[in-house]
Order: sequence, then structure tokens, then C-alpha cells
Amino acid sequence: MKLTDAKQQFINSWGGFGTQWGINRTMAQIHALLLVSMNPITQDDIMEQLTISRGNVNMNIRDLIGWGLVERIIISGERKEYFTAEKDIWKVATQIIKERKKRELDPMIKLLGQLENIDGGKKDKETKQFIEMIADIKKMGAQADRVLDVLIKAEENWFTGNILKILK
Amino acid sequence: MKLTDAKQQFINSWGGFGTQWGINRTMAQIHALLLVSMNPITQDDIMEQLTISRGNVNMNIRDLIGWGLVERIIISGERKEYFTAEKDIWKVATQIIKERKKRELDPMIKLLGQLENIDGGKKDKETKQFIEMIADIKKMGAQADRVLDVLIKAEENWFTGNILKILK
DNA sequence: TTATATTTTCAGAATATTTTGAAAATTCAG
DNA sequence: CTGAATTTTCAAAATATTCTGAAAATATAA
Repeated sequence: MKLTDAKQQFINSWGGFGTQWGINRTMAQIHALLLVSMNPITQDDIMEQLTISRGNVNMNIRDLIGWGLVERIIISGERKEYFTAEKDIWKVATQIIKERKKRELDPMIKLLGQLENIDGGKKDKETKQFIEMIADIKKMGAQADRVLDVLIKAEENWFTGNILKILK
Repeated sequence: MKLTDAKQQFINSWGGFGTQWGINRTMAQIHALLLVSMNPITQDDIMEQLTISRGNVNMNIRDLIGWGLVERIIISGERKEYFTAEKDIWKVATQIIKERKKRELDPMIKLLGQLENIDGGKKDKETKQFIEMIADIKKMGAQADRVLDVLIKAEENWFTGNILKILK
């Protein structure tokens, strides 16, 4: 397989995996393109390589920056802005975990807390069972939170294969 | 807050979280409804409670069964089919992890393996860097696979709060 | 078997999301 | 400043996903 083909396939497939995870396909593709680009590239480069519009590039780049995965680079003497992605995959994963935790897990735990305040407390069996279910989901969310925190702090141990020893 | 309101809010919010995770909103709502239903319910019950069409219920129920989260119940003497969801939240989480691993992580690792076969090997710097990046992502995928396997096997320790002790 | 209840399917409709592209805003060299 | 280069915005168009509902298939009682 030729390098350019491999890069292309990586970009396309990464977009596909992105959609499965609830991430916009183009955003994932742009991220993939930046990951396999040795040097920072411009919006025009991205437009050309992925054949997408300027507006599309601009919006998705902004999102990626919001996720902390892409950085805007100013090259002195150049008028255009350049963009680059964090290349250390552990840092990428850590950043994604952090963000999803903040955007999804935290709000979920908050919601569940609110749902536990049912009028009259645990009177009838049905209410009791509902409150138990909510409490269990909350407990699981809190556990997930702790596990993810440990993973985030595990740093380079991801790659040394010692991740499971760190988690104790 | 009244029990029925709490249930309704749980169902709606669960649907919202579902979409963030790339899961069809209605499928998540049906799952939530089944989670808070003490007894098995029919397609008609689901249609009525969520005000959605018969076809919609049928397709999403089929998906949920495919995910191993919902079971079809035949009650002797009754003509209609009933449905019920696994109520043990740990089992639910385990099942979801298993399925997503199979549907998403495994194919990703497979793809990455294919992309490492670049013509000419690690001749130039660009090829070398690409192969390294793919290898790193693969390594991370393999680590994630191991971590998830441990979580799946951790069973009821999720709830005893000892999950972090188990992972070692 | 026949009649009826129930489930399944899937084309088309409805809805939601993504993308475009041109105008507006911003930046910056001269 | 001025004006060209560049970025940003966002309404409308394109696309993708989800949902409906009625017809077809299936199951079951009699």
C-alpha cells in the first residue's frame, strides 16, 4: 500500500469511527488529517485535501480547538493561520476522556441527584424501586468517574503496558 | 417531585444522553422506560407512553434485543409479547461495554493493522512517522481492550467500591 | 382450515444534522 | 487611514437519519 493511500484510508475510516461515537464525521476527518500531517497546515490545505467548504473547515476547526485537540499556529511573516494537532496519542486520549467526562458524565450525575427527591420518600414499592435504580446508576457513574480520573493521571504508563498495575 | 414526573424526566434525559453517545434517542428512551417499569410491558404500552409509532417501537426493540439489553417475554395465555430490560445496572454496563468493544474497538484495531503495511517500509521520515503514529494508536487500542476486559470481569465489585483494587 | 390478533417490514414523509458559499467582519501591511 | 487578504458567520441547500403507517407476513385460537 502506498503512503498517500494509507493516509487517505486512515482519514476516511477515522471519520467513520467518529460517527459511531457521536462525533461529526468531518471533524474526525480533519483531526485525522492533522494527525498525519508532519507540519502545520492552513484552512485552504484542509479544504483542498478533504474537498470541503471553507465554512465547514472553519467551524470544525473551532470545535477541535474547543476540545483541546488542535492548536492555532501563527507563523511570523505569514498572513495565513496554520493549524496543528497534538501528536502524542496518550495526550489525545486523555484530553478526549477529560472533555467527555465534563460534558456528559458530570451532567448525568447531576440529573440523577435531582431525580432522587421523590415526594413522600420511599413509601410504596414502585417509588422505592425507582429510587434504588437511580441510586445505582449514580453509583456506577461515580465509579466510572473515579476510574477515568485514574486513567487520566496514568500518563505515559498507557504505553509502557503497566496501565493495569497503576490502577490499584 | 412526583414519581411519574421523575420517571418521565429520566426517560427524556436518558434519550438526550443517548444521542450524545451516538445512540438513537428513541432507542435510549425505550430502554429507560423498560428500566423503570416494574413489570414487562407490550409494544402498545411503549407506543402509548412515548407516543411513537408501532414500527418505530418494533425496530428499536429489535435493536435493543440485539444489544442484549432487552428480553422478549412470552406470558402463557396472553396473545401479545411482553418486553423487559435487565435491571442490574452493572450487567447493563458490562453488556454495553462488551458490545461496543466488539462493534467498534475490534474493527479499529484490525484497520490499523492493515495500514502498517506501507510499500518500501520505513524509508523516508514521513512514512516512518506515519507508521509510528498508527502503531501508537494500535497500542492504545490494545490497552483499552485490556482495561475494558478487566472491567467486564470485575462484576459486582463495581458496587462495592473496590473496582480500583480489582484492576491490578 | 379460517378468521383474527399481533408482529414485521419498508417506502415515503418528517425531522435533524451537516455543508455550502457568499456577505460581513476582522486583520494587517503599506 | 486604505485596501487586500483572511477569517468568521449564518441562511439556505444538501444530505442523513429517524419515524410513520399501512400492507404483508406471521402466529394462534377456534
